Amino acid sequence: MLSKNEEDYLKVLFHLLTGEGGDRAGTNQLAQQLEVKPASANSMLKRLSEKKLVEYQKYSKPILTPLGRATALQLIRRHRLWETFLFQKLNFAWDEVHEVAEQLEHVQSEKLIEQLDRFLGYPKFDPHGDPIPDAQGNMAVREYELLANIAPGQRVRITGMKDSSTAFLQYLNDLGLALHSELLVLEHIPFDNSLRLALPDGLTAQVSEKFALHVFVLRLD
Amino acid sequence: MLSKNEEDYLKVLFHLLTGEGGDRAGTNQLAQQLEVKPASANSMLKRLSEKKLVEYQKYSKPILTPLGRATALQLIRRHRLWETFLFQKLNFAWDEVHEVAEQLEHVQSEKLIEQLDRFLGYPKFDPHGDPIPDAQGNMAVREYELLANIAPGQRVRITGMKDSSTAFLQYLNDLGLALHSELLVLEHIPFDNSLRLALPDGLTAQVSEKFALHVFVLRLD
DNA sequence: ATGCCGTGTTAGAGTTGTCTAACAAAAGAA
DNA sequence: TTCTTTTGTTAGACAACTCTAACACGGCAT
Repeated sequence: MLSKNEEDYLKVLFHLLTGEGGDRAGTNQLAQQLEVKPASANSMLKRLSEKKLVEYQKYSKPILTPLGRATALQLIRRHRLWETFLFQKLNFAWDEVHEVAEQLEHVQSEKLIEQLDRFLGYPKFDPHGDPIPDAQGNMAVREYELLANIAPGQRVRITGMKDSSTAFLQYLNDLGLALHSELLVLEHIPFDNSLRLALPDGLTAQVSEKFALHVFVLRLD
Repeated sequence: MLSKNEEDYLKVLFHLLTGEGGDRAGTNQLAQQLEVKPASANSMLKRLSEKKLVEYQKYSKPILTPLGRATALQLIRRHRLWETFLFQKLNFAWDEVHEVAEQLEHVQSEKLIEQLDRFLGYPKFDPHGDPIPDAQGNMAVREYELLANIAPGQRVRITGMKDSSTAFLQYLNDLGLALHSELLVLEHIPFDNSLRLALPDGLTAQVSEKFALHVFVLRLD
């Protein structure tokens, strides 16, 4: 049985190792993500190593053992199921779900998660478009392209967000955009790589390259 | 913000002080309920006293402050709402809900609880028949009589259980009884105060006085 | 190769909560 | 009242974290 803190470290470690820059998973990165000091992260790495969740020897980069990876995937499963529940059933806005799911994911009960999954109709994606692992840890791969790479004239549907920060989600909200929104790329401005978009409500908006690099889309033909 | 442990102590203290033998709320009782040693309960009482949740001076019985009582009622609200959710929506048996609710009740989010309440249709009673406090801490009083006091010939409906131990709930289950079950008292055996009952399934059963003292019922006329 | 600087590690202390063991107070019995 | 038993309290230690401060390693530039 893992403590809440051990679970938190494990999950962050998984995300650091799985995200593109898989080499950025050092003591400092870990500490920064968890908002603790490097010394704390270091001693937790030792503890997770003793519990066979992480392979770690000092001054080297940690990696997850198969057990560690499987455990992390279950945590991600719980987190995303709870997010889906909060969004679909309890009227939470999609930028409010994360914080509460962060607490709910630590509740220990196999049956709870399996029944929650059933209750929600075995969803494949959470409200941010991230795939939900099944009980075996398998998850769908999201079909995606970055909005930044779409040519003018192309119609697309939003399938996910790379960034789930509140600021980003709020901005999306303000634009009237959400998961599954459809939009049309009108123009690509070469000077700063910003885009002009036709929004669902009929209005147009201009968004920065940075924005467009954080939105995943599917081409509609 | 209270820790999980502080919340647990507070809740047990409330139940000890509110249950009939309100004087049985000493250090030892508290420790026994929480499965810790008296020394631990003692130091927690001091901490709760510093936080103005409990009035306590050494060698005297602790009592809850108004703040402590209000806080405990919110915990009970959360617990009973989660029990109701697990029972109604997630197919949990009523003797399985307690343990998981015990974890869920510590999740901190006003909105979560208010939305859960709405989602469940503002239930007044949990699956054991215990009343659910509202956001202000008010709760319905259950109309009840003990099954042990019902005269033969009287038809009654089960409205609650005094004991929520797994053993007791399992026994009820085995008899085919649950909250809202209706039954008829057939005979009262004076020798040991046991009762013969007509059960919903048409069968009869004989139950001990001890059993009958743990079931709350409403007379049906 | 040498030195520097960022990354990583250790030692030692604080907090929350647990325990055991010893002691003090209150309550009940004689 | 006095003795005994129960109940409650304290001191000191340990575990799971956290931190600060000091130190070790390793990569990079000169």
